Amino acid sequence: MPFSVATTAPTVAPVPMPEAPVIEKIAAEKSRCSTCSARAKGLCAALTPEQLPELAAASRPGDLLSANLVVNEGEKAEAVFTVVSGMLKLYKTLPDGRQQITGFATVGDVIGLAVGESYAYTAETVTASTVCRVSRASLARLMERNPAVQGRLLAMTSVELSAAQDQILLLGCKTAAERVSSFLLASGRRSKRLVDGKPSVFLPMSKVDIGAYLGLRPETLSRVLRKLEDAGQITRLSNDRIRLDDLDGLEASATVSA
Amino acid sequence: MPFSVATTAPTVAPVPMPEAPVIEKIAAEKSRCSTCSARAKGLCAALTPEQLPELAAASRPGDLLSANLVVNEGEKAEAVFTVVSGMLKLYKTLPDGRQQITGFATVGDVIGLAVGESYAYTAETVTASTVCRVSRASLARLMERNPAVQGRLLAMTSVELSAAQDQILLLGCKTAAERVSSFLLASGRRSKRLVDGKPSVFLPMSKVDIGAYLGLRPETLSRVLRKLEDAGQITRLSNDRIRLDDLDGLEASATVSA
DNA sequence: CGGACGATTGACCTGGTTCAAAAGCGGTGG
DNA sequence: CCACCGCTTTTGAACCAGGTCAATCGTCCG
Repeated sequence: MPFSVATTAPTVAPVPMPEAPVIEKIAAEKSRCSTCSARAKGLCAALTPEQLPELAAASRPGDLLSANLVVNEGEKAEAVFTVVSGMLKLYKTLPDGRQQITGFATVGDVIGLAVGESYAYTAETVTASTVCRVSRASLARLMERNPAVQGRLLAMTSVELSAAQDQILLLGCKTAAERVSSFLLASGRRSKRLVDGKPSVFLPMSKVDIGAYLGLRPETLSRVLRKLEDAGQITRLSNDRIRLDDLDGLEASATVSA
Repeated sequence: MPFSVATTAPTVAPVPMPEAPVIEKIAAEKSRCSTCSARAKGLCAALTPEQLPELAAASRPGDLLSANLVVNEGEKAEAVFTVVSGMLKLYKTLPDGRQQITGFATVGDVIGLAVGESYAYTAETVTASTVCRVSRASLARLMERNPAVQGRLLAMTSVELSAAQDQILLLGCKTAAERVSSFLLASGRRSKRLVDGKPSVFLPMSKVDIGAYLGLRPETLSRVLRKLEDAGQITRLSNDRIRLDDLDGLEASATVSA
């Protein structure tokens, strides 16, 4: 059982029992989605305010600590999950244990969309996270009742496909330095947090994980980061935050063999 | 203009002009899709027989020799194409000329689905091919009028995404021998043609292309094929056909480091 | 304070690339 | 029909980017 609900979450409110706290709970439950941090993202963005109660009824949020599995490669795909907060890594495992991280998921991303019967990858929390569960059946019902959801799903899948193809390009062609620079720039494009007027990226995952994403050993990653730092292109502010000091320089390292 | 129509293909049949040959042409035009070799595949499979005339009106087939571009990375995405026959390679190019093939497309595959404004990759014929053009606007109209098309598109994109993630695993983790074996097995799973009772695969693309797909130089590919042949796992029947003699052996080479 | 684990650095090794050359193998024209 | 030409494929030998192994250094936590 890779998923557990640690917060308030009555499965189905019993019909009688008209006590004040319960009513409040139900009301809070109904409006939950409207104040969710993923409200404007992912699948939820496809729904109008009026449809939110329906979504709230179909979904169930849950909190997880780090290093917890949300979906497991090969297991029967019974639900999808929207990331509400935190970060997860998605990876595939070879029989002998080698792992390849295919992506990281953050708020708004949907996890566990499966082509066939079972999940194609494992999703594990990198930091403490909140994910919102929607059963496949509910999703199907939601889609059927609201075509915009299907459209949104198609758009999201297409974006993911495009990202996957970029990653194929990275893994198939690029050198270690190019991979790391590309990764930093792509991360920087997403997180807009500035430090001293320069963009910076938050990397809560371990260096091993970043390496497993870029097809590199952590040692190699470490060496490349050192070179980039020595070249004045980045500054390591802490173990999990890097400031990008020279975007043009990084851009150059990202494609031209240097 | 990367696309040209080499066969019979009146753009829009003029309204008057009731002459016998023209009428025949229009009739043939209307039923074109029903006898198409891609009829049961790709997007076309989502349509009922009654809807085929609409599809025929919206689409335009064209023949191409090998080494022709169908869509070009970065160009404005104005249409999608269904492969009717032949084979194409899809690739991305780095500024310095390095190319990574992200996939090969055969009958039924749809090419040119774009996330944003422009194509994300280049599609070039590997063999003489026939592709069927549908403008983005027509596709949108088709989708809107028939929700099944959108569902089909989602399913196809999901399958492609899954394949892309498998390729990421291959490029990120596997050794040269593992990549080649995996590729042969995957190809064998598709083409069911037997030679002497053993499965065989048809590989019309050049060794350079196969290498560019697997993240290997052609020299490396050649060496690995030699080893597989010496190990009795494959036989090279001709330059473009390989017989798979030992599926179990290949399966072993595909994952266990050997 | 001690122990454990992740990150870093150094030294060495190797799988795959690179460079160079030979061998196939269509295609073309005499 | 065969000789020639240009291209892809194959093979050989040397090289190198990144992997591997091992030691050290932080840093967090009990």
